[in-house]
Amino acid sequence: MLNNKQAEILKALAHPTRIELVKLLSAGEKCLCQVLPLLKLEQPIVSQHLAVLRHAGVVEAEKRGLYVFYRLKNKKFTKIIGLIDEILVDELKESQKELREAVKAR
Amino acid sequence: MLNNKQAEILKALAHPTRIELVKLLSAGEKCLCQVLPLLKLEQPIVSQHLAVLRHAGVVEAEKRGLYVFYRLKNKKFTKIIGLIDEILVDELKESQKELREAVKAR
DNA sequence: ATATTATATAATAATAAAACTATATATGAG
DNA sequence: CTCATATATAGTTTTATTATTATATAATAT
Repeated sequence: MLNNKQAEILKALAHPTRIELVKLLSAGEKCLCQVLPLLKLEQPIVSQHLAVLRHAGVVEAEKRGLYVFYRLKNKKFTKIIGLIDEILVDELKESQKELREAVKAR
Repeated sequence: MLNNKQAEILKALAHPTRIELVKLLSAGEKCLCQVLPLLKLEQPIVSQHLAVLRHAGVVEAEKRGLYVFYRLKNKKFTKIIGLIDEILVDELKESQKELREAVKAR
């Protein structure tokens, strides 16, 4: 069907923990052991979420010694998450504007 | 939790039909009756998908006479879908490059 | 070889999303 | 008022995600 691959990518991004992982990896590659203490979640859960991102082609993994380092495969993923954040800011501004106008109209 | 609202938006976008709806509405508002023949899906299914987009704040609806017109609430949704398409193009280019290099190395 | 640490995977149970079908509502026409 | 048309919603079944727990693998150190 149309847009199937697009939906796969968006589905991979569409989870609070995985969004946080993309944000963390936007600053550069990190191993699981580095993101683990930041997320305060169980190790298997974070491994699973990284696996979802890996299967969707959002991140790639490289094993170096005991550690597995993850990095974003495309900077555009950072852009997408940034746009989502911006949209929420826009919504906030919009609802503030409406509030102000409601007060003025009183 | 962190990134919950971001995930809600991405989840709303993460479906082939809803991606198509965003693409169609990127050209300007349309009523359900206009997108219906383009999608070749049952009316209740398209109504449901539009409801998902509406609840997530991706689109807004306006009833005019018998018709309900839908429009994107933010142009950034168009940008996001555009970036996803670009990422798929990037992936294609990358795999073509790898193929060429594999042939050359033979 | 054994133990330790980092990470991945498998199995299960709980929860959420999807499609499908039937039905409801609302507007305008006759 | 009754009918036709556009759209929305409810109920149900199917399917997909998620968290949880337990276990496996792989690299290094002793």
